[in-house]
Amino acid sequence: MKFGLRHIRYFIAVAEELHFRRAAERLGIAQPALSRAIRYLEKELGVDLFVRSNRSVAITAAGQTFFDGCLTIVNSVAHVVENTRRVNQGQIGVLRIGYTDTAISGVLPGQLKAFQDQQPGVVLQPHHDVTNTQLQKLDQGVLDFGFVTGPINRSGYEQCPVQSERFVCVVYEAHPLAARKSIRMEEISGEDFVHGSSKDWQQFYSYLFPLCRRSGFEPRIVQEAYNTAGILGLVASGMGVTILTDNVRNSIVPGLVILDFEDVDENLQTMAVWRSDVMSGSKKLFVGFLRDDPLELS
Amino acid sequence: MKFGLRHIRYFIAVAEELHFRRAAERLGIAQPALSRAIRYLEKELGVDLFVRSNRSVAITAAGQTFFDGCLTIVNSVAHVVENTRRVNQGQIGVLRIGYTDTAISGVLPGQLKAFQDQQPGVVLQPHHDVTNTQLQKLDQGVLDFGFVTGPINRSGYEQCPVQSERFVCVVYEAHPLAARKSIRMEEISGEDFVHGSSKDWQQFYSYLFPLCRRSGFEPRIVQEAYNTAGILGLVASGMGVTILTDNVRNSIVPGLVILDFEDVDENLQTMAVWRSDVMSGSKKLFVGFLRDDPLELS
DNA sequence: AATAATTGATGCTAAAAGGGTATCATGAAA
DNA sequence: TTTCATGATACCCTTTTAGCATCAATTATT
Repeated sequence: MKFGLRHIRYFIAVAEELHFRRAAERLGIAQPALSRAIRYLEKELGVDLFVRSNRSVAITAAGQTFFDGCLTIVNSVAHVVENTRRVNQGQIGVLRIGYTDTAISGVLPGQLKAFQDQQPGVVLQPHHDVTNTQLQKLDQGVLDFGFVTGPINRSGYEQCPVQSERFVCVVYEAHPLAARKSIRMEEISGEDFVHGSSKDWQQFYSYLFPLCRRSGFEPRIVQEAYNTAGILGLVASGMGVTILTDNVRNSIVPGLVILDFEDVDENLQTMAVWRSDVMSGSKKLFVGFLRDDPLELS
Repeated sequence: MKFGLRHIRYFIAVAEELHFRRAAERLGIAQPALSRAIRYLEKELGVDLFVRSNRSVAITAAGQTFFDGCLTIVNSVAHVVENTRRVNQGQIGVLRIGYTDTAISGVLPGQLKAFQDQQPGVVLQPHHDVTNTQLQKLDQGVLDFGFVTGPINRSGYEQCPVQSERFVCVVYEAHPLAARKSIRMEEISGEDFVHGSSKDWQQFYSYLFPLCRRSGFEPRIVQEAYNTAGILGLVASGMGVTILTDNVRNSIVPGLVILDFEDVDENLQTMAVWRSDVMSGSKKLFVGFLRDDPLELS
């Protein structure tokens, strides 16, 4: 098969017009060139595609078969080109996105939905993982984006803040502080603390512990849970108090009271992070989206 | 889209090797030519298909999409070429075949089956029609082959004998001649005859009437039916006798007796006929089959 | 650190493919 | 018969494509 798409396009024109001169006109070439191209095609195939009497052109059965195939081929080519361009521009693609407990209970769902609305051709694959696991998967190329806690400091990565939440104290209704609207950090220095497992909540602790130390105490953790819901459950049952972020207000559990801190100005940052080297079209689009979207403060 | 199949083949080689020199080797061209061809392709598409660092080549997401598409395209092309060649050689195709009552009750079914076994890719479309209708449809190009009664005499047509049957006389059991094995034509000159409708059985009559006249009588037709089964039914009910061909022995009806003629040597010829101008591959194959196949005498 | 080796890109030239104009041969229509 | 329209052919020019030598950049080796 030494013919090209050109021959196929020429052949289609002749097959549709059944007239070499008109077909040549349509193609914007001279008639002899077309005649030769078709002859060449027939020679290559070893098949007579047309029966030319001097006054008319008829297509053979084999020619008809070839014609049908040619239509599917040019369609196929156009389709492939179109798709390739769309993938290049990111309108089609897959984004594997990691998220933390904190991220998913905040603005992330809304952001993903907003992006999905803008780019319906991009498939978003969310993966629930803690910050460290997400960073590992980004290294391995298993994730395209991470939504993690705290600014990270790695070469070859870029990041962008997506969420900033105040810390709050969560106590059970019967607790002495439950009547208050807001408290100071030092007031809970003596409390029993419920919190996330030290391994998975490492990044959160790296925020929290310095805050406690600044107020002069080390939190005494008496119970650990594996996720936010678990922590809130333990607090509600009177095991102790906990420090979480503002967005626990989105998931109200009866029996709990949420108190602001008067003396804590630092917020928990959730960052979108991604490798700056590999940049698919969809990834570029998502980065643009993250940067254009104004930071929503909770 | 100004690129050709050549670019696609080149691209596939590079995408599979991820190495320009090796890909060029595989294609049997020099490396610079390949580099330029791919660059051209990328420019035409407006898409980077590969990321070339000086030491390695990686395919982009868009490139991967294009690659997948390219595989389907070259497959499609190969498939279309293959099919076209097969149609050209007649291994694939449609043959519209007309047949008469007489033909279908004789050797035709066996012949069609034999051809079908040789050429399983050819679709045979049988159409039941009397001789005249078949000839009309052949003129219109609606049929490719006719299996008709008697040699025909038309310019632009070819024909080939496929069946030759002796005439027989069919009488009911109670008939005086029923005890005989064979008779002479003149013995039934006074009988009542049952036969096919004069319009549709015209060709048969053109055989039969001269035979009767040669024996000195004109058959007195008292009842007409539209097909062989109808005729036999009327004979069995004692309406009269009829003259048919030998192959009525294939469809035995109780109450009937079949008698050979002692003095009739002429046979009823069934001919395959076709237009000699339009010759598709399948048609050529079928003609070859008809000519090679020895004439089966019943 | 210096050198060798390998990779894809570039510049130049030759060959091949493709196209245009004029013209021919043929069969249908007038 | 003449005229007309059609596809094929001949000849020449343009564009495309390939090959060769070489470059620039990076990696591997010493």
